[in-house]
Amino acid sequence: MPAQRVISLKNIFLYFASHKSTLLYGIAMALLLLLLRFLELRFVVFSHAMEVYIGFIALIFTLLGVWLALKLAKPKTEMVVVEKKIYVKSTDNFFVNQDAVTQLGLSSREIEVLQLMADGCSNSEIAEKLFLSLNTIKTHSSRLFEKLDVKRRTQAVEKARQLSIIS
Amino acid sequence: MPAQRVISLKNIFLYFASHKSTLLYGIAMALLLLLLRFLELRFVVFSHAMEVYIGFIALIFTLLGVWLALKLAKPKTEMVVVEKKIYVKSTDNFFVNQDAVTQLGLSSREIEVLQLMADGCSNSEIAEKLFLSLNTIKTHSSRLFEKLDVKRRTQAVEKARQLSIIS
DNA sequence: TCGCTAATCACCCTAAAGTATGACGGTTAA
DNA sequence: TTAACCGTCATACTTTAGGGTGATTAGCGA
Repeated sequence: MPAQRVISLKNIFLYFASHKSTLLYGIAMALLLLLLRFLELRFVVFSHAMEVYIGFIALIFTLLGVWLALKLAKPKTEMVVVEKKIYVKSTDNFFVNQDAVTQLGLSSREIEVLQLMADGCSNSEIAEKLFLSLNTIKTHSSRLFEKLDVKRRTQAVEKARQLSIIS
Repeated sequence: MPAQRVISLKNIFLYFASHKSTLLYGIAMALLLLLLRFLELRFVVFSHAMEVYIGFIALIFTLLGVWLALKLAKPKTEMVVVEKKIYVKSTDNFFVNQDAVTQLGLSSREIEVLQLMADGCSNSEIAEKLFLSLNTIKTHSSRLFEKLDVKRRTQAVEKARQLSIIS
């Protein structure tokens, strides 16, 4: 720090702020001595031991104040919001895309067949489950492929899944 | 507070902790007076004005200590972590279930074939894309069905999707 | 009543999928 | 150095899927 620098209250403050832990006691003592010298003008003469005693009192109570403040200060609560991603199977919150169904002109029977296809059933298994002939299932699946503009059942399942026609 | 309650240091502390802002100055003054009465025994007789003066000093420096501590101490921050649940479709951010892959003993080539199957490719298309023979793809798919314990490619795709082996 | 459509079924044929078996070169772990 | 895979390919065969065509029945609306 330059010698010609003005020792203003602000400078003391700034210096204090950066070295507060080491300068705390020193500054408390300096303030004490200043106060004592000011008070000597209007009170009786103090003995040297008296000054030390009062300085001791001031120091002790300054430390007490610091300790109390640090001990009892309310901690600021800082809310930290952590986003917890929950992976949901698309089957859990599934709604049929009715627009796509009407747009493609899919009948209810065709969608039934499509769903069973997606479950991995063969045509004969679908026929059994729906109590229909194998040929009927073939007809349905053929129409399905036409309407979905695909060539294979695996493509149909893939496309239907993308369009949210099936889960 | 009941009258017969023991005024212990602990009780003072507890009461202080709950009313600290209002009792701070009061307790500082009480401590000061106690200290003064104790010190009267070993120092010269104090005038009444002197006691008031020293009490004033103690009070001022206590307040100074509190002020300094509050002003310069780093504010205590208490991290409160709040979990915010976000529901995400599992298709959006997909990670391969490596456990299932190793448990089933699926090779890397088999998984490639499986992925292309799920995309709706035929065996010959898969063969073209991977620069392999159709027979090789058939072999891979047969092993795949064995390992996945399924009978058809549609079932394989369905099971692989459930096990998060493919997207 | 007529026309349209969904739903059902049948037959024939081809393409694709799937099964069974064997073979060969390469890597890797016991 | 075996044994156990992996990856590749092949042949032969069976099953399933899919295309094409046609037919019947039932319902629905103009």
